[in-house]
Amino acid sequence: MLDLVESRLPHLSQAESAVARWVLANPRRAANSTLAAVAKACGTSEPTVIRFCRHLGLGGFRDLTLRLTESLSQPSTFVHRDVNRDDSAQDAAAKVMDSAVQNLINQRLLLRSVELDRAAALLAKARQIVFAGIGGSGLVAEDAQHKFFRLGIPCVALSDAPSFLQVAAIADPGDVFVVTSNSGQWPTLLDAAESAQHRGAAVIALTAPNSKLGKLADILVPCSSQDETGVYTPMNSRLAQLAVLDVLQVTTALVLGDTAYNRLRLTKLALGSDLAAKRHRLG
Amino acid sequence: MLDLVESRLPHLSQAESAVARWVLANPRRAANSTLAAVAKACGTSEPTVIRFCRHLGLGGFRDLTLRLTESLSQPSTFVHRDVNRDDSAQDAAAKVMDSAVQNLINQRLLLRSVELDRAAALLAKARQIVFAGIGGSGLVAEDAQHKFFRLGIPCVALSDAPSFLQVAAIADPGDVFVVTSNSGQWPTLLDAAESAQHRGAAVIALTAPNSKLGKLADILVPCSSQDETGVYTPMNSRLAQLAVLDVLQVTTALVLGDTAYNRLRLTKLALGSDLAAKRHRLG
DNA sequence: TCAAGGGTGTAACTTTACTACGTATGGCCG
DNA sequence: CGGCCATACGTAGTAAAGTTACACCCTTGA
Repeated sequence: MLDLVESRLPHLSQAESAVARWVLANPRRAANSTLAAVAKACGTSEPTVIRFCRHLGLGGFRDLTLRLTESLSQPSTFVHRDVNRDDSAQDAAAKVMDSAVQNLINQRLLLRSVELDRAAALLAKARQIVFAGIGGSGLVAEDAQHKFFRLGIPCVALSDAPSFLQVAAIADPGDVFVVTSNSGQWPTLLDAAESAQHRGAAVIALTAPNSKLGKLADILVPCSSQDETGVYTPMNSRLAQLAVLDVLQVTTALVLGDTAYNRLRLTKLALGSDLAAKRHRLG
Repeated sequence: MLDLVESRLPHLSQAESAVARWVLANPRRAANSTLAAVAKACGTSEPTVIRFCRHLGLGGFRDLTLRLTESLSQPSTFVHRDVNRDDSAQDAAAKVMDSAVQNLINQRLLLRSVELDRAAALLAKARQIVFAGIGGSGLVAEDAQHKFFRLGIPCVALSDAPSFLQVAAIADPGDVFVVTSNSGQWPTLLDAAESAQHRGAAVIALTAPNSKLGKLADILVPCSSQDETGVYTPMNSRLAQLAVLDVLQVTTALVLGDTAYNRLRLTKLALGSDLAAKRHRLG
């Protein structure tokens, strides 16, 4: 909405552009003011404000207030815009954060089509869980391991291809491989996943829907990868993948029921008491 | 807002609760209607609708429409709700993702008060950058290192306290320490940060605003930590921290200008061409 | 059965948004 | 250089919206 006002600004006459500038400067006040108050604040007359609204394609002043509160409530809509070389630090920050948020929202939608129940059931009764990811996804795997070991399930994180190949070669039925890959096309990863499957293990893939890895996986968790557009665009896919593993961990914990509940409680307590002790020691 | 209406519903009289129910049933229409229209639709009089608004703590009908559009505009509101033991997998997934999104939105707001320019300037001309974080934050540090080395700045990630102490003890002016800690209270971390400062290095802290670490830091990046409420609640703070480091990296790159731009482009190309080769090899 | 109190609608009132009109100003052609 | 047209702006009036004051229930307790 504010973008709209800004874009129309050059096409407006003197008095109306004064209104536009004031609205851009105090959008919050504009949304809660009356027509008369706005006119006074801008030093113009009420009809001018009305005309300003009409030029924006709105029905009237009432519409303006409504639209303004609408845009103000959603923190600038989170649309993904690339960072430019002449952006200010705050501009760039807003863009980066927005694209991160947008990515998570997309991921949230993608999850609706995933058989989370099946995935959770598999993970809950796994003999061991192997988290594999190379490159940037290695961190995701490690994080997942930190997360799942709290459920009391044996698990390991592999962030290089050779280890993965070896572990896959000795996989047992009952093992679950959670493979994270942005592209889902790396041959070594595919080989390893396939050999794990041949030995009866299940493969859950966090990757692009149409990738080879996604196709051979027992359960595919599609991950948004609208990355890589601009030079300054960070790899947001990690965030989505981390969040997805949070989801898998929680759903698995729910399947496990009391056991997991108690273990999670105990681990939280352990951290808390330790920290309390340290704080005390510090004075 | 709709939640508020629902919560007040039992305390309202007959006619007013009729209004409440109608609003809950057609919130979108209610937001765009006039007082008279609503009264008619509910089969009551206009003052009743006004009284209904007042009972909600609002100034009047005008307020109601504003608040309604406000709540309706944010897509399902992303409010943080704890996962319950009897949630379905999809319910839990939605809750986990929502709280992750909410966390990032909070973080986005927090960043507005941060001197990003100063932080970026410091990082851009750093002799080396040391990323430190223990426990869960260790991953954040490693990720940051992966990110910043692409700018051509020497950097290292430390995920254990002893290493951190040692590096801090030999810090040079011009070194920048980026310390990530949820609590910001761990004594060892504080000691290390302080000794680094004494040797003339700068400390950027990603931590809770009121923590000791936050207070001694040269630049504080407040990180939301509304974590830890429920047993099933995952550690969302990591996501926010990762995003913040994305922001810092991008702002630093902007300060560095052409140098960083070219390096980023080259690293992206390197990955891309490699991947293309693999794809080709795979057929 | 009567009195009291809250709940509700009617009707008057105020404010608010919007429109019709008139005036000024700026530009263009004669 | 002067007159005319067109656009931009404000004044005043109007209709409609929101709000308030008041009177009529209908219920409840004595």
